[in-house]
Amino acid sequence: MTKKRTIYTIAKELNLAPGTISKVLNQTGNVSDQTRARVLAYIKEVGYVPASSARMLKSKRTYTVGVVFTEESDIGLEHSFFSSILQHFKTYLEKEGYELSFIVKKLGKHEMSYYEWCMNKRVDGVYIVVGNYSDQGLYELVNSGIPCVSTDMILPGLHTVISDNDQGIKVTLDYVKNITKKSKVAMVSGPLNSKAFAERLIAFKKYAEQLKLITNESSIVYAESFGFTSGYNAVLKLMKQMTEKPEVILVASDDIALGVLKGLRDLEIKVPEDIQVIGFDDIAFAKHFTPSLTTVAQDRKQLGETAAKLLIALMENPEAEIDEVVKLPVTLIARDSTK
Amino acid sequence: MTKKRTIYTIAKELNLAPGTISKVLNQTGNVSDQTRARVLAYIKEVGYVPASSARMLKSKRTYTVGVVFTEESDIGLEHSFFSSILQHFKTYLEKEGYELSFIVKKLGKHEMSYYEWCMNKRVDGVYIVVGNYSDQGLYELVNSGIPCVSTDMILPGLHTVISDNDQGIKVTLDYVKNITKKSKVAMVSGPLNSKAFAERLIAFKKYAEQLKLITNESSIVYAESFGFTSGYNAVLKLMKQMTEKPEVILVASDDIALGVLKGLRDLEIKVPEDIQVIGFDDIAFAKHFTPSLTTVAQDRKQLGETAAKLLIALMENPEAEIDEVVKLPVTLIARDSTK
DNA sequence: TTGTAAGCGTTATCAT
DNA sequence: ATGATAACGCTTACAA
Repeated sequence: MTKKRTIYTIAKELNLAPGTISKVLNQTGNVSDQTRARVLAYIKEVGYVPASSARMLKSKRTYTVGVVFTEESDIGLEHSFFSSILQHFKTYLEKEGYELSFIVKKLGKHEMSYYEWCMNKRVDGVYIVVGNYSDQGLYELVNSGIPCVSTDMILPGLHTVISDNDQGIKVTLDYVKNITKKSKVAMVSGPLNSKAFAERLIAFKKYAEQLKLITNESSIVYAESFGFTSGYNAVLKLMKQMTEKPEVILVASDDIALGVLKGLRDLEIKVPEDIQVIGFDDIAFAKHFTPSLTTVAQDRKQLGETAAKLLIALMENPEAEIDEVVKLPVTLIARDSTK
Repeated sequence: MTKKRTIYTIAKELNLAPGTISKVLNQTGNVSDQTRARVLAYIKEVGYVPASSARMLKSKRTYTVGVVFTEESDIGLEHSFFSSILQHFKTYLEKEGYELSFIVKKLGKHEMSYYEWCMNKRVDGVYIVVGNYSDQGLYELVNSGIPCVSTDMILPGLHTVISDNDQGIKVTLDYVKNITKKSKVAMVSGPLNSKAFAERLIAFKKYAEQLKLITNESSIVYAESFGFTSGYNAVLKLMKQMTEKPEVILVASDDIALGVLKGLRDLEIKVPEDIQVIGFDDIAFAKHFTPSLTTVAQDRKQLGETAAKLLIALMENPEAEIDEVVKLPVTLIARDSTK
């Protein structure tokens, strides 16, 4: 372990003043090209790195953004869709020199709220990947004045980047009507405390009516959660409660849709011959499943990067006038679960 | 935005000295129960939180651990197996009051090595979730004296928690021989720059011979990468190059194995009737696929938590005598891809 | 039991 | 162009 260096020891070793070292480090103030070069070379040689805690203490900017990743039923990082968005967000932000830090409820000995944690860490901004409307702490955070961006929930004062769910469902139902030429549709929705699921359901009702597709009270069923198993259970329930079987089932997310596919298989209903299935998200596995899943692709890279750009804009200029909700277009990808 | 508070302003507002505030915050030194209570109550009321940068600057401990998550082909957080381990690691560490921070190559304006980054952030330790033997920066880091733990690679000086791959393959081949009563085996390995894949391959060769199972030079094939597609391609190649078809195929990981399953399906080879398939890892999807996949389950929770415990031990006492490699037992889970 | 004051390693504002 | 020096907000002896 080499000896510890500070701008002080460096200055001494170079016969300069600490301030001068700082100046070349920050490319600020006036330093002669000669000394600058000398300092830079020396720093590189001895592998000196400034202590960020001191820098933060002094300069107020931490170049750190807090991440809220609410862990519904402990899926957390394993949830492929959100992990993927987070990954893109992270990549972009790091390229810009920022750093991510997961917001935790406990630091050292103390329990604390999101807001307290953010004050403590002096984060420059917050990214809410997945949030929960029943989480009071989120409201406090969003209203605190700390720049916040989300890719999941919509709240007054919160900037959100989200896929255009309405358009996604519209495209899907147009496809059902005009390409597959079917009319009896049903939907497996997800839990409505997710904004995205709620929007998709509303759009479903709206466009099903507009396009004069055939539905009734029994053609909507709710998955209990986000995963495969809840989709499996939901479709069993759906098929039991519908006297007249649907020709097409829309499913609120791919994770759930894959469970639906499995459920139908176990019921010995052939997809797409007997019933067609359409998901939402285009997770990696959608194209690998058998049958491969027709789905509405969300542009996860775009979502993550747009969120990152927006947050950076907000952090660098908190007064910036930016639309609160940015909607990104989606694309229907036809695969084997429809025809 | 409420006014900014420091132990100074708090002290003034309470007619006490800053040092006293600090003492109650750190439950150190002598403070009368009365003042302690008064301070605590006040702090809670106004929502004061100490600035961690100042605390770090002074006290040398940051309660932060750096995470190296090498992103092979950009899968990163989407790779379910490692994400899951990381998730458990994270949960445990946070419960203990530590915080995670992804190690990035660039901070602010400067490019830097892992080691520089760690010095800069003054992390207390490092967790290498996924590493790469060709990554020189890792060696520098491991030899720097900073406590390091990995769940993937084995290096002198690096503490590693890893599944017992040898045992996993042994159990599997015992099962093949004694339960399924087959003898012609083949293996789809992963890229050998992953230590785990290398160990599994060696064990395969060892036990196949020991148990007198039938193999030859053409019965081993290498997937190019970690994913579904590389498994698909690999099995196509395997079936082409083997004149006498195998009865059982061992696959180095589930991600790859699911591609193998799909490949066999496209070749119109029935699983498990014609060929049986066994994976490794037990990822979430293994049981949902059709046919569901027989696999060697790694205890990801155990892996993550053990790594966390080990790292904490190391950070709190860098001189601790701890075994460099901890091997965790694995379990074979029989499903529909074998019988 | 409580208060005082010297750092910790920077940055930024002055002088020089 | 360079050098002193005062913050930044905390911890920790040590003094009162």
